[in-house]
Amino acid sequence: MINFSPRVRFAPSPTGYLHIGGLRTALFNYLFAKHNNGKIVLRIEDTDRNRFVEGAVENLIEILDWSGIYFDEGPTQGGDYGPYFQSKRLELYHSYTKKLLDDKKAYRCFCSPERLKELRESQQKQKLPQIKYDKHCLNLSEDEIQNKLNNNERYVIRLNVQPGELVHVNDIVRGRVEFNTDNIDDQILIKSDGYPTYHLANVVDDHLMKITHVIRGEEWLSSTPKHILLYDYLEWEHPVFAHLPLLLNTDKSKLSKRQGDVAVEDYRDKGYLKETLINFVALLGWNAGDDQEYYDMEELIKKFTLERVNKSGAVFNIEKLNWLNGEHIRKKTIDDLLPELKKLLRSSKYEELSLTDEYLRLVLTAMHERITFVKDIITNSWYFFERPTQYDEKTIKKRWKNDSESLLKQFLDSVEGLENPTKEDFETVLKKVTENNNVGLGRLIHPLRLALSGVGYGPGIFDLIYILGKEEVVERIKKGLDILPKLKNDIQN
RNA sequence: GGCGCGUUCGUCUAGUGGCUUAGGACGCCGCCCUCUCAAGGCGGAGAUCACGGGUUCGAAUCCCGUACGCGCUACCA
Repeated sequence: MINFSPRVRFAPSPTGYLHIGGLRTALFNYLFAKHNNGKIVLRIEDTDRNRFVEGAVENLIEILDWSGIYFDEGPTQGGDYGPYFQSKRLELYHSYTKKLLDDKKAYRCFCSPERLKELRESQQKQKLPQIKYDKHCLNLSEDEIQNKLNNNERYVIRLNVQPGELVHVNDIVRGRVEFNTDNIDDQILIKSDGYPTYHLANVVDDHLMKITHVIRGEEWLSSTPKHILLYDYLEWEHPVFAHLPLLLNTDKSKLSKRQGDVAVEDYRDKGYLKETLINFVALLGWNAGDDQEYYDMEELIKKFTLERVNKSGAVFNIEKLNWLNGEHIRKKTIDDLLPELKKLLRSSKYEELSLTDEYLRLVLTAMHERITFVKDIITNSWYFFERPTQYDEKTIKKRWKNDSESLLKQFLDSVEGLENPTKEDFETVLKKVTENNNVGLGRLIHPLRLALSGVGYGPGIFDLIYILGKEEVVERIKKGLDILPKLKNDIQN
């Protein structure tokens, strides 16, 4: 535990969805803040007007909220350091740019995109070690600048990086990382549309919002020296940095849209629990040092420290994610799962069915240990919602014997004589039939399951019978008796 | 190309100089449980700790080099 109250931020740009890597970054910020009794702020980095996406911010906030990552300050809850949209903080950036300009730490650049492009290409052709701006506009005289300004020429503002110096970052996860300013370009701070670039905005905001720890993805490590320079030129103390390892595709490249789902909402829509996603993503790049794999948010908060974050990238492995979802589903109660099942049923082909909560609870209880997703109940145990219309061939072949028809008939007769049977009544009757015929239980159970469900797998037979109920069981046996002997015959010929 | 970061079973990882014949998890295989399928339990295969040099009595662990991978290299974030 650090001995002061830290302030961290999650600063996504509203691209339309929350990237799973973004969720991990948000989570690590959240865990760090909560573990240390600090505050976490949500700040929207919407400085790229070309990338404006309608509704993106609302969607971002909604999915973050769904995930269980709650912010102390941000667009919805407000706070003392707002506004929390960078697009609403333009004057702030300009006032600090003015100071930079006055101190000659930044300068106006009137170069056209065309000249920049040519410059880059010629540097490339000359095989220069690094490609960067040639400080051409730094040599403009005051008069020239004034002239261009009066002519309303478009310009950007660049950071005036002093070459030949060493800048270092003390990164919590990577240790000391050094950079030579010879390799650092005169970064554009203000674009010609008057909006700041990420580099300027994030430094100004982090300072003004009193951010103590910048926890972000490794893709930012290379531009951190620019940020350090900015803090130095503005004479501000810099925050502590922690660059998180990247989340990777199976081919080890940065997790991207092209190779599968990357949006948190994709996973949510597929039926992953938020608990699963949080648990899984926490273990990608972090480990408490023990063998624990199952976590809830509370435990994560208790155990999380930045010092135990790994350095190397982690492949996002769906197999393990699936297993974890099963684990979290098994930890849920039936009543936790019920609303989700009802929701899924409403949007399935069984939407017209009027099923009681009591019935669904029984189904849920029977299937609880057998599913990875709640939706598996509908896809794997559809026989709870409709009579079998076809019967699995392999199971018929394996389970339908010469005496199956006779045994099933006897069972049917006995069941029809039962009044308000309990699960035990069914069991007694079934045992009686097998005893009378001097055969093992399985001899009747398997054909019965086939008749009731059409498949060879599923919950215990007595649960199945009990859930379906006497009337339905009778109907299904009759139907099975009608069809199964014929099917068996067809298969054999 | 330049700069930076990384490299332990297929994957996620434990390991911070002797406790390691490198431990766990997912997945895979087998056995047990059992009316089936799961769940659960037990066991197995699977890593010359990227490679090469050092340092040390002793290295996955420290140092150097090489290779490979990845990231950044935009008036994107």
